[in-house]
Amino acid sequence: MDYLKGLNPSQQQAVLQTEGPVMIIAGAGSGKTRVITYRVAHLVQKGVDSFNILVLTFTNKAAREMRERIMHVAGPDAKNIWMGTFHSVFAKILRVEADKIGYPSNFTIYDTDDSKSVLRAIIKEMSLDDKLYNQNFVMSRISASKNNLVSWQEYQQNPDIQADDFSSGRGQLGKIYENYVNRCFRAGAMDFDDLLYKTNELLKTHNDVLYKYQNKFKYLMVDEYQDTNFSQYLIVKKLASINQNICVVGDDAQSIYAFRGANIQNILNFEKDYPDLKVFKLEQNYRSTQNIVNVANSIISNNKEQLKKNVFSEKEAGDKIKVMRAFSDNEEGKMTAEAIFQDHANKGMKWNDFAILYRTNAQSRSMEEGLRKLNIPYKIYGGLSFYQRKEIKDLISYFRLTFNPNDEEALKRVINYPKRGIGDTTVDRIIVSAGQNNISPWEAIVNPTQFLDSRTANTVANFGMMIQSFQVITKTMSAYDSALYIAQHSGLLKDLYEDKSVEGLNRYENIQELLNGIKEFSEREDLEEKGLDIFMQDVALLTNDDKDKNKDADTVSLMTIHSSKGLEFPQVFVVGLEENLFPSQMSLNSRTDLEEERRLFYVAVTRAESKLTISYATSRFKFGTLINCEPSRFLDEIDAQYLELDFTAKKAPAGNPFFEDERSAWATKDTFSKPKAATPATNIKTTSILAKAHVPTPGFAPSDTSGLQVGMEVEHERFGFGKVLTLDGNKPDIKATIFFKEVGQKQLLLKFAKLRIV
DNA sequence: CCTCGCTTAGTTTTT
DNA sequence: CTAAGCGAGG
Repeated sequence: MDYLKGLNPSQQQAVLQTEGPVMIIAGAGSGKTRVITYRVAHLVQKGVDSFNILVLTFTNKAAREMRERIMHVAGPDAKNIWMGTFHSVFAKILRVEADKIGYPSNFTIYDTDDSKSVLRAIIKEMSLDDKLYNQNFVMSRISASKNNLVSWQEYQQNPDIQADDFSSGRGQLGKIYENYVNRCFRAGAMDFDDLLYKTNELLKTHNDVLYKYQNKFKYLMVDEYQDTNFSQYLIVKKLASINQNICVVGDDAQSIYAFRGANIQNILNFEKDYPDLKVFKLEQNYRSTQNIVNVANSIISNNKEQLKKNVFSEKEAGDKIKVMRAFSDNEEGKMTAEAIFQDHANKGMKWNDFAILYRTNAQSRSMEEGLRKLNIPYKIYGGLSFYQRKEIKDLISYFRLTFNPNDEEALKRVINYPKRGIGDTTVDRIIVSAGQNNISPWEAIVNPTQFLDSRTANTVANFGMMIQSFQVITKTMSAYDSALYIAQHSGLLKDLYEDKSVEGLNRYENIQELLNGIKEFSEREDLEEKGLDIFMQDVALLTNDDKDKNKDADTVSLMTIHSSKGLEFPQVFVVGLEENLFPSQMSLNSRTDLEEERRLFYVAVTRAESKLTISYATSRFKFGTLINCEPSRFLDEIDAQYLELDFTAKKAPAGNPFFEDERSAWATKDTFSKPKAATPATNIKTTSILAKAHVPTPGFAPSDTSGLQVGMEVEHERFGFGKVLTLDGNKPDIKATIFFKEVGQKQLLLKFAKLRIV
């Protein structure tokens, strides 16, 4: 019981209360992971069979780290604990019980791209307007329905939903939903939401199965409970209903996944489901300085809906929170990089003491640029997953098709890649005739003569035979040998090898990397079965961080705030605090959405241990055009006593139309800090934004160009200085060819161009 | 059937 | 600006 000594009283109580329903409200940095770890370890040491414990998390990473820590405390017994994400745990169960709900146990898991592709095909087949029935919109609609356990039948029968759809002119949504479900079923595929939806279905329709798992999982723990949706909520509730040994851990202030169906009410109402619930609050923050905790509190206090708690820190007050202003996104990146560079040099900090957090992935670019210029090593987390890259998905689609030939999305992906002369027309014909004859596309492919002319039929049959040969070899060969065989014999490896462009090389390397990963899997000693089919079972649920080679490399971390949840860093930079970016434009319509953004900001701020820097830019590129930005309302919400404004950013040069309307409300706060005087334009280093957009000389005004002559020097608002090479055409359509120093030769119509004769 | 070039939409976050 | 989808010509 030594491990209890390192815990404070409320942490200890939470660990020791192993029986009955328990809710742990864990403020940011309050040692939540420690409590879960010790609680599970405690269960094991008390003699609970580790096979009877289920721990659910939201990321694979969290699960893996927790398992390691638990093994550390509780010993090797802990390896039998069921621990994983909701999706992976229930996918595993669904594979075992698949036949009970009419699925093959080797069902494919469709990722979001696959699902959207199915929807696109359906919308097209139904000849619906793809703007009205935007695939993202339809997808989120279906997803929301599934997450709330609304079947397509209920969807079509529910008068409110129908009224809603019809009034917006989208009366076909129910039908799309129906087609989508049937299509996935036919393909032997489940999407992410199905993994939860079908689990509910299974537990609802098969009492014996429910009973089996209720008895298996005598102790349940759910991490990040505030992020569960209704579907997840119900699974947990059902599983726990006999033994009632359910412990949920969460922080309502950190609920940031409502956009994908998470229901904050699950935690707010937990008490109603379990009247004899024991609640423990962990309020002492061990992570951050008082200033950081206070700022976080002042942010979250603007939210109406929350459980009461009083998060405090007993660490030193610490530095004030620094606020930086930049005049462009690139300048923001540069300032951030410089700040990191200086503290690295002067305070002897390591690169991995720093993290840069942003709202959207797109913001990483300007940060990267800034870091690269100073040769600061960095690593971007998240973003496009390794498994979402085209070449990886291509190869994996071959695997998928091998094990589940009904997988239509995999089929469409690889039937003509590499090119083998089976075009869209043929594919359409196969799918349509298969539908008409009530057989699967795969059956049509194996026996194509009755649907296609003899030449195409032959090509298609060859493709079918190739896949069949894959099916044979995977039965005997190891995962790695099978994978390599398929990569070679499908022609994919050759196709990539022949592409000698930089990207092609990259793609080839990625395939190598995937193959190496499979090789490692083949050589694992803790697994009994390690065929390629086993490897494939949860590949759809893997994310980037599952394959990190040099984890402890000393690099600055860049990631979205969402993916930073659960992490901590000595120094954190939260960038892009601007209206319409953070809070996001999408969130401005409703209070609940805005409150979620605010919780997101709270999460960002509470990642910092000792120093926090917040920044915003007054202009930034969006869709290739420069837009003006206003500082975020969240900045105004912070109690100013904790802030230190550092506006050393060089002000934009006077007369620049892009930067003129710098804003007001925030600018007034300048009074309690002394912003440095605006630096003259000549001191501005050429950043890429300035290289792209010329800064006109102060007082720029277009001249009357009626007397313009070849050879004259002119200035253009955006293109800069140039020399007139030719003048063609007649008034008023005179066209001038001008060579600009910065951007090269351009042709301009004089009646439109704003030129100043120098 | 394939390739190229044009148009268009999109940036909120992820299992 | 970029990626993806779509249509026309080869």
